[in-house]
Amino acid sequence: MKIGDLARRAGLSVHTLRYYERIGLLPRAERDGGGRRDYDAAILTWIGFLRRLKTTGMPLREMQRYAGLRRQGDGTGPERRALLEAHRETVRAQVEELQACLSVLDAKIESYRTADTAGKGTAP
Amino acid sequence: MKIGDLARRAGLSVHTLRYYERIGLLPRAERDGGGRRDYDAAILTWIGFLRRLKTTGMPLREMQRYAGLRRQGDGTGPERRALLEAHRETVRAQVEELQACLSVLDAKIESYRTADTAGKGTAP
DNA sequence: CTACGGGTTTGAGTGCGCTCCAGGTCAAGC
DNA sequence: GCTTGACCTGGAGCGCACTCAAACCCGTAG
Repeated sequence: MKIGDLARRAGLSVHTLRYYERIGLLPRAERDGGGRRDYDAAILTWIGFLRRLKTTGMPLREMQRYAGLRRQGDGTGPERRALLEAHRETVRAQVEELQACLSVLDAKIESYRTADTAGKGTAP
Repeated sequence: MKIGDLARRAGLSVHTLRYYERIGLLPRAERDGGGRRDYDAAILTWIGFLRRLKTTGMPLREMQRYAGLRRQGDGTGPERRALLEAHRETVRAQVEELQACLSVLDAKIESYRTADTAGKGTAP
């Protein structure tokens, strides 16, 4: 698979794919005769996982660390696991905070709703 | 209240407070004789709300829009409400996505756990 | 009186995560 | 043979949200 195809399938730009390779998030792709990257479809799984990490707010630095451990092989399992467990906790906290914010939003919207049906504005 | 006190109470830096005033997120604070900002404690409520918006991923641009509407007074209630309702939907989607990511993380961690108790590494 | 710990402004600098550009190579189609 | 389009590299540039620097002004304590 060429980088353009991968970009389409992964939902990232070719720029981003090359950038991720540069910084070590993606393994250096094999090249064809003309020096062009030629990807195995399996890379999509890894990219999908990276996306989960990014979605959950993990900075690239930490993804680099994880990717580095992964490159170093099986022995690093416990370390990778610890990294993910720590991250899981931050994501849990994040979800809780968002839910609290949602309640506040709901209340605020409700206050606009009642101010709307009644006559006068009340909410800040 | 002076800007330093407010910064401590609001959990923002004085730099950030001045920056927020510059870009219109905070109303221009009243000044004392020496030209220094002198805040009313009520501003904390507004800052708290801004923080909720920021926590939930609203870009400053949109907060500026909301703050602008607020400055324009009661007539803008419906518009502000619409803005918040739209934002609420994005936050809901965000929470759902995070929860999906959490399941993936859980699964991944579990796979490391079993690979840990068993002999050989399995997980990517 | 002077030193100090705040405060003021404008404008520049920072870190992150891309995003794009210049200048080039290569393979396929007309 | 020539054009087109996708790809290559190294490095510059961008948008966001701060963050800090320089040069200055106050008010109070010692």
